[in-house]
Amino acid sequence: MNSSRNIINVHSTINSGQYFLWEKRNNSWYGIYDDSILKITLHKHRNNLVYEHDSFPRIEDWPQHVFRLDDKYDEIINEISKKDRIIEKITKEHFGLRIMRQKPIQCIISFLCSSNNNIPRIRLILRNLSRKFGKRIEWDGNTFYSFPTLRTLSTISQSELLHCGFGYRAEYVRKTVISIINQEIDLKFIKDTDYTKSKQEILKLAGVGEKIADCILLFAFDKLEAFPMDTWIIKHFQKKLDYMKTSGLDFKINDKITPKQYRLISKKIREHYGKYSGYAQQFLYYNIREENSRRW
DNA sequence: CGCCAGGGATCTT
DNA sequence: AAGATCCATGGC
Repeated sequence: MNSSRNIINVHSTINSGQYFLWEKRNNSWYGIYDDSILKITLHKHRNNLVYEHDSFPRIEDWPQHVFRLDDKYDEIINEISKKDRIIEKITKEHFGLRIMRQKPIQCIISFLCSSNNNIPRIRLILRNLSRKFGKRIEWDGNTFYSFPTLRTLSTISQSELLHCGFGYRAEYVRKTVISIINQEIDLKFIKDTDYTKSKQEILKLAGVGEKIADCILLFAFDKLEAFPMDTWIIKHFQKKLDYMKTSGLDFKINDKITPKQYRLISKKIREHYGKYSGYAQQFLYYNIREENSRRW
C-alpha cells in the first residue's frame, strides 16, 4: 500500500511538451485522442488531490493506459535516480510527472510539426488541422474536433496544409501519410520490435530524423529507452560538463550535432540511465523549461 | 530588422 | 564524412 504507482501530477504531465492537444476549459483538462475526447478534473478531497475522468466516445478507464499507470513508477524513479544526482533531485521536485501514451498517427504528425518550431505554434497548427479536418464533437457543453483519420489526412491538399500553418513541413506530412497508407513502413513491427530496429524503421519517414524518431518511439510506441535530444537538452549538457565527467557521461557536445554525434551520445546516455532513459529525459526537459520560465 | 523555436533534408566542401 | 545552407511562420 501507499505505492506511488497511481500518483499523477496532471498539470506537469500535460504541460511538458510531449502531448500538444490538451486544453483547459473551465476547471477540466480536455485532450484529443484520435477520435475521442478525454476529460480529467482535479478535486481536493480531505487535503488530497484526486482526479475524476471521463471521455467521449467512451474509453473505459483511459487514464490507466494514457498515463501509463501500468509502469512501475517507483522502480523507474529509483532506477534513473540511482546513478545520477541531478535526476534524483528533480524526480523529487516534479514527482508524478508521467510519460503519456499517444495514438501513433496523431503523435507522428504532431512531432513532424515540431522541427525548428516552438510549442505554442505546434499546438496552434495541430488545432487548426483538427478544426478543419477532424470530426466536430459536441460534448459536455463544449465543441471539440477529433484528430483527422489517416484516410482524411491523405485527402488534404498542400495549400490546405499551408493554411493550417505547417509551412515547409507540409511536404513532410504529405509524404509521411502516403508512406503509411502504402505500408512502406510497418507500424506493427515498430510496436513489437526493439528500440534499435524500430528506430531504423521510423527513420524511413520523410521529416523524421534522430530526434523526432526518439519522440515518436517514446510517446507512441512504448520505447522507454528512447532519449530525445533537442536544443534544450543539448544546452543542458553543455553547461554540466564537469558534473558529467564525474557521473560517467563523458562527452563533448556542440550547438548543432550531426546524426552520427547524436547516435554516439544517445548510446552513452542510454548506457548511463538504462532502460528507462525516456523518463529521465522527460524530467530533465521539464526541469530545464521550468528553470527558463518557458511558455508551453 | 534579426533571432529563435522539442530539426531535417540537401547541397558543398 | 563533416559543414553550411535552406526551409515557412510567428513572437519578440
